[in-house]
Amino acid sequence: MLLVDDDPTVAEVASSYLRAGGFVVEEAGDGFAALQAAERFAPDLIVLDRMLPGIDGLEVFRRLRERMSTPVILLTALGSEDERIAGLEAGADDYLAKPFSPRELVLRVQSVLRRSIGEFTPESVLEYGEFRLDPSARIAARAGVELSLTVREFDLFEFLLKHPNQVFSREDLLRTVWGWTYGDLSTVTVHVRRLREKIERDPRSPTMLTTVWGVGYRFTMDGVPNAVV
Amino acid sequence: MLLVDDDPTVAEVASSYLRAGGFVVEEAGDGFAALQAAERFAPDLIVLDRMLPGIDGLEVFRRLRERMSTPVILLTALGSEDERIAGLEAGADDYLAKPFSPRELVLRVQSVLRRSIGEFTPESVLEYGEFRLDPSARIAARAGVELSLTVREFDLFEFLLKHPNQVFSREDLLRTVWGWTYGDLSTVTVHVRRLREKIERDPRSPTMLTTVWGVGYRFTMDGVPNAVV
DNA sequence: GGCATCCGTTCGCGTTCCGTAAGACTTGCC
DNA sequence: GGCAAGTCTTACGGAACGCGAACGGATGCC
Repeated sequence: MLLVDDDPTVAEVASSYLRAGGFVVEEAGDGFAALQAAERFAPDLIVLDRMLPGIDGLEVFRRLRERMSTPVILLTALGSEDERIAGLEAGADDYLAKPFSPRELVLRVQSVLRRSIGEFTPESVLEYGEFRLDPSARIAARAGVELSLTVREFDLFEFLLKHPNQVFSREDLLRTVWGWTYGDLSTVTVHVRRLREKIERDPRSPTMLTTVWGVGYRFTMDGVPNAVV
Repeated sequence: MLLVDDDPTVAEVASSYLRAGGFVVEEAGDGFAALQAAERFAPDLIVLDRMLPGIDGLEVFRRLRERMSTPVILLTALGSEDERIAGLEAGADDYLAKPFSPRELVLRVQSVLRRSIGEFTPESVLEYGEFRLDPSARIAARAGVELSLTVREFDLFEFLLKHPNQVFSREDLLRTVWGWTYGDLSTVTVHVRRLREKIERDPRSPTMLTTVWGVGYRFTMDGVPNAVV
């Protein structure tokens, strides 16, 4: 994947998120470098800022288009609806308005790639202990009984199920699940509490989604062989 | 493959994509040239713009059909919904609304070719729970009783039946069922409502075509084994 | 031409969910 | 025990969301 943005801060944050999402990321700081890199690396996807020094982003986009059919996600400073439409009309595969949440970017990237590979191939179902979680159906169940989780709760639970027996600080969760680089940490606290209310047998004394004092939270299942202990 | 479009920019972008996809592309700029080229090259597929100088695209299509059974993908102008219907009724193999993403075009071309090479058998009848849906006859029925669905409702229902137990955002549906890259999402909302009115026993509290808050819609049948629960 | 159908859009209303703040409680440390 | 920092609990306002109803326009049919 190729990431083109002239702002080093944006580029750094975005690429670190994308790498955390399992992508190999090349970077370019201007239009010329972008074209060269696209030629040399033949990336499977390009994230392109529309405002670039030197050659304009849209112009870069057109030149790319002449040579390859690589999917392109456009980034733009002001998120007016017209620009979005103009971008899509020009043939971009998706569009993201700055400032964007890094998580949003990762989601879009995944979505575009999924689209270009094969439409709607369902994600595999997560099974852990008595829990079953189907990401494509967005259904979570304990012992065959469906849990009605909200969007945030589901995302949080999904993340924890994918990384059991591991401690995450509130900041970690805010970054990965919420996609925020800053924000009120109590947001996490409250959502953890709400999630406990729905998945724990006795929410007052949680056994699975436990607090690691001074550090954060950890999801462990009793009865399930622990990776560490 | 033969590409017929009077707009040089569109033709250039599209054909470069198709060539990148491994296709051999001939081009024609108007109806006469199209008919001549079709005769001479005997392409295995034709991409045909509906709006052409001289002879109208649909007319070209009819004349083509008189002589050969080559698959045809129609390109229609934005928003002209009934053009699309007319096109499909006339026997086009697929349609694509302008402005389209070139990638989308390549995907459709591949899909149509796969279909036409693979088998001539009409699409198989979908059966799911008490529902029966015949895509080629465009007939949907619940428990043997025919449901009078409109074109949109049928398309939507067909897609949902083909992908049960999976959540789709309004955007997903707008892109796949409507073939739009952008547009008013409430269009989907309203059509889901109308479809519910016809397939749900109690449309006020739907049990099959359910809303997943903050995400989208999911079709699940009671009585049919669910993926998770 | 007149009628009916279908489609996309708009607006108001009720509901759900989220983030935050504030106070009570717990834990670790002295 | 007393203190401070960290965590839990509860409550609330606002925002986002989905729904229903209705409208205007386009099209096809008689």
